[in-house]
Amino acid sequence: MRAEAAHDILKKYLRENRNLRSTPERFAILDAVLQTQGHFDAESLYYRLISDGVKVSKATVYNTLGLLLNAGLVSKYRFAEKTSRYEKAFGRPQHHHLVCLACGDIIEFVSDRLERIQEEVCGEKDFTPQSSSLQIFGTCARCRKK
Amino acid sequence: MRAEAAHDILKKYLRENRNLRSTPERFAILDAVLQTQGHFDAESLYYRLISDGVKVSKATVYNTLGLLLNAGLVSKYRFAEKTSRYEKAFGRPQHHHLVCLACGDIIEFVSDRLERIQEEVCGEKDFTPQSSSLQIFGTCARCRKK
DNA sequence: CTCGGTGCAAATGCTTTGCAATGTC
DNA sequence: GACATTGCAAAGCATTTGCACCGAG
Repeated sequence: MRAEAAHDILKKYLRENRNLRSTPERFAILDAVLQTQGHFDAESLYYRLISDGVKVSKATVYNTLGLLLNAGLVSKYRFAEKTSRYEKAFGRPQHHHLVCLACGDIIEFVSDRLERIQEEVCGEKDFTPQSSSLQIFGTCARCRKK
Repeated sequence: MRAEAAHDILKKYLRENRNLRSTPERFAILDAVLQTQGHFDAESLYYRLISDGVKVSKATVYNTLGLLLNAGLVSKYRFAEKTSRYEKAFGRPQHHHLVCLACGDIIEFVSDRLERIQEEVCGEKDFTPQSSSLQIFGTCARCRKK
């Protein structure tokens, strides 16, 4: 996944939603997101930007994450905690999560059959899906053995 | 679903977790939960209790909802909003949600095959499931036609 | 030059907490 | 009696907002 391609998607999104402007902050935040692995929250992303010498405010981070969400470049989740968690969505397959309630660890999985069931349900209910999130809460192998 | 049966489950839960006491507030809150249909949030449950003449504080409502969650008598969800939503879990089948991002409406659905896929995934990953929540976000038929 | 965007700090709103009084066991 | 639970109000905390300045188009 090249940063340029993601930049183009954001530019296109901004262009198509007239009056949205291309600012250096927005692209700096996008770059920081692209460097992440796994999940992150707004606060830690903010601190990473600051420590990398990028001058942004928390307000702009929250704002821009919302923008990236609409542009389809990040996904947003709420697991058990009060903090919202994000992850880059660009170039990653649709996937779901096993959340360990003991250690907080998150295991990802992909299932074609799950995707198919979702399509069927949406068809039956005449619902147009945009995104989805299956979270299975429980205990991971390591914690169970403790 | 009889209130008594739910009371018994709560009593059993309290008994099995030593030092937890049976208080009138806890049972009053459980009764209020049993009277709900669909989803509710802590605040609205609190106001309903108050207007029914039950003397409780918000703190106790939040506290007790946590207890009922652990006892398996309610489920807790976080959809798109910042407020947590609950629903009674007693005597209801496991089900999932289509969340309309336009009107906030929530459509429930049940799928045996989905349950089976979850079991399979948990087996593969050596994960012990406790609860799960599939949310499909999108647009409902009514909003799409507007 | 026009407005949308930014940074700050203050505001918001859900949820939790501290503490004295209360009631269960 | 001991100590878990309650009620109240205050504290917490993630997120949003108001507003003056800044800068993209």
